[in-house]
Amino acid sequence: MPSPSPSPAAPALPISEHEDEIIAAVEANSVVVIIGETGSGKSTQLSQILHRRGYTRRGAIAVTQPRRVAAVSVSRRVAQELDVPIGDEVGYAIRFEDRTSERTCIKYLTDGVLLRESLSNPELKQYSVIILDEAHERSLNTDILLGLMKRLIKDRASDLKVLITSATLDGLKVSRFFSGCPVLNIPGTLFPVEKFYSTERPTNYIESSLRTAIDIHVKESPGDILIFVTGKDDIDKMVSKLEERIQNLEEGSCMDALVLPLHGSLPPELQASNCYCCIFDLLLALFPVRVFAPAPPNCRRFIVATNVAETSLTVDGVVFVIDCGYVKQRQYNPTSGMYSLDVVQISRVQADQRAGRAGRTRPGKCYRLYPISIYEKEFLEATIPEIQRSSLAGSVLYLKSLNLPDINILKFDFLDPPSRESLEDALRQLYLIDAIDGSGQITDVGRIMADCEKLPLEPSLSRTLIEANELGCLSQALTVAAVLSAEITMRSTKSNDMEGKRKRQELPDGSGWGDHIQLLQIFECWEQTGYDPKWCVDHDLQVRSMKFSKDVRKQLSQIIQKIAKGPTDVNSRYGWKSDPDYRKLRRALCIGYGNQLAERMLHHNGYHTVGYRSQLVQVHPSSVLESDEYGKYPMYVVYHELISTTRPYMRNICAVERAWVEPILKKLEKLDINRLSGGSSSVKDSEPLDVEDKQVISPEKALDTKQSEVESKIQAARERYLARKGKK
DNA sequence: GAGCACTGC
Repeated sequence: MPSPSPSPAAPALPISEHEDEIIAAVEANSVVVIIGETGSGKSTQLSQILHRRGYTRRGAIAVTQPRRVAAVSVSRRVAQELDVPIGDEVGYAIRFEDRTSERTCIKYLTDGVLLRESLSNPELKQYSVIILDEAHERSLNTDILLGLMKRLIKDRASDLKVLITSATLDGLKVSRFFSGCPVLNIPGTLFPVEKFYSTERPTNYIESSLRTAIDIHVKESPGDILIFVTGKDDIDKMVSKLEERIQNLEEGSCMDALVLPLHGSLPPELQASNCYCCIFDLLLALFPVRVFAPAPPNCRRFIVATNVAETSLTVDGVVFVIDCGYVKQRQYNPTSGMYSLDVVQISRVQADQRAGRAGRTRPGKCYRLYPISIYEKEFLEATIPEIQRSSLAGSVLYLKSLNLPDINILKFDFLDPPSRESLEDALRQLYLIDAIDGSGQITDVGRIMADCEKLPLEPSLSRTLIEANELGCLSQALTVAAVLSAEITMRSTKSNDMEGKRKRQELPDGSGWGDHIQLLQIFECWEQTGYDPKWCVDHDLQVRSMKFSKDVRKQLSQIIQKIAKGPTDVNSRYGWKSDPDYRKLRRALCIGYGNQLAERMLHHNGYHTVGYRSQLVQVHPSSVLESDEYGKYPMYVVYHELISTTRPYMRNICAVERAWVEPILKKLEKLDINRLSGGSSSVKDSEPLDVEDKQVISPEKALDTKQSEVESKIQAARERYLARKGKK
């Protein structure tokens, strides 16, 4: 038996003093909002309180978490406090892992898992209480759950309790959303953090952070410094400059220093010491994920981090925080169908969250590299919720597949509704991949897809799998879907890394058909080695993401075998022997990605996207798509995503054929957004979709490319083509 | 010929 826990002393938690108040509110209301700051104990105690008071007699308590590690570590903690083995009365369910049993009455799960559960059981009858924890993070899934809960409490008014708990969520707003439900405030255990503001925005925030950090190091008492920057490049720059400046300090003038980078793509073994994958301090003693040796005594750590350190990872020992006031954020533009990754100002909630990182162990200090006027007047109150920054095709299909009565997607009750453009964009996408018909009704294919939505995939890929099953290339399509989900990446991407470049050149090249085919070939090669991690390293591939894609593939195979009516072949390998040009697979991809189709320009290698508001885009330079003997790319391609960086690019591309594209073009002509959204009653909203809409900007202008440049590019592509042929 | 914040099913 493991030694007993270092006596967590639950009574010391602020929430215990409010037990009667909480129970009274829950007794009298279907929905209660609980605002509890860090360290209030809400995540571990609320479920236990309700359990003690008999709420588990008629069903289990579900507690959602936005992150897997949180679901696991919090449930372990609760099991320990109740002195039961995990998986019995207390359990957790996350993707790939279900540690629950029939006896489980307190169940921690990720919000995504609860959404999946409600597909097979829309009323969620197994639960008497549903607690949405950390709702202030406003993940896409939490927001959908909030809308579903609002519907559910009407149907189950007598036997369901919903608790919405968070650190800083605007309680009044949520209360209004749930027709004036009560809001309880539970204090936290954070220490005060003193805030200092700059008089103006620095022109160079790296330099400014650097100076502040050195200043703290020289003048302040011991305590680690956490520096928030926006990305990996800035982290690397900061780390090397910090080391250099610390070296230059007079010897013996201050304590030793250790500079550590911290961002999401670091391999776990390199992450900063004493980083804990837990959400609050009680857990720290129990589940440390210690990666470095702890800092030696009389040594100050400088942790240069992205916003992983804001919520996902807690660094112990931080007393000083330096906050540049920016964050890198991915956003989706529903009108162009394009993603971009932009550096934007953080919100006040985020700024306070960052500051709070300094006050976990003792009173701290936060240096904000912006004036207080910017904090007060320019920063948004809260971060724009994910639902307003993402493509909603998957979520809309999910809601349609719930078969809820009287559901009108455009009028679904969201806490913060996504824009009309965004919902219409989702409907258009679903129409183009045959999930809904011209009047917005779910189709036969859509019904199968609704089933397939049990597959954790975006709609394009579920549609591809259905088609692949028909065409007899399911096994290959499963691999492609799995590998794309894992976003396998090269380990080093620096262009000056000759070693990495050489390794990558030894990888299969998609036989010229594009990136989906290459990914398939890479996975099949790895499979042939018996999933040898060394093979990944030898070919500059991240072992972690390769293993993840293997897990995903296994999961997808299991699910599809359960839901498919006819026979499925998930394991046939090396389909290229019978289909050397991957025609079946590419055809399935063409149908699945009918909403992400592009047509090449006649005279150069630029493409325009096919569909609503056509965009001018280019093949991403990392693509292995091959041009023909004249240096031209294929006339039609489908792409996995559009990403706007220095230019608008298509990423992950597959060559398709004209004959396969025709039906999609025909569908486009018939598309009428008013019918799709079921809004035929309103004349005012009608804005007929014309094919003319597509011609927005002239190709040459948009691509900003002179004719001569185009010619030289084609010439270069042609030379590469000939060189490749020569090599073969 | 470019570059990738963070989650999750």
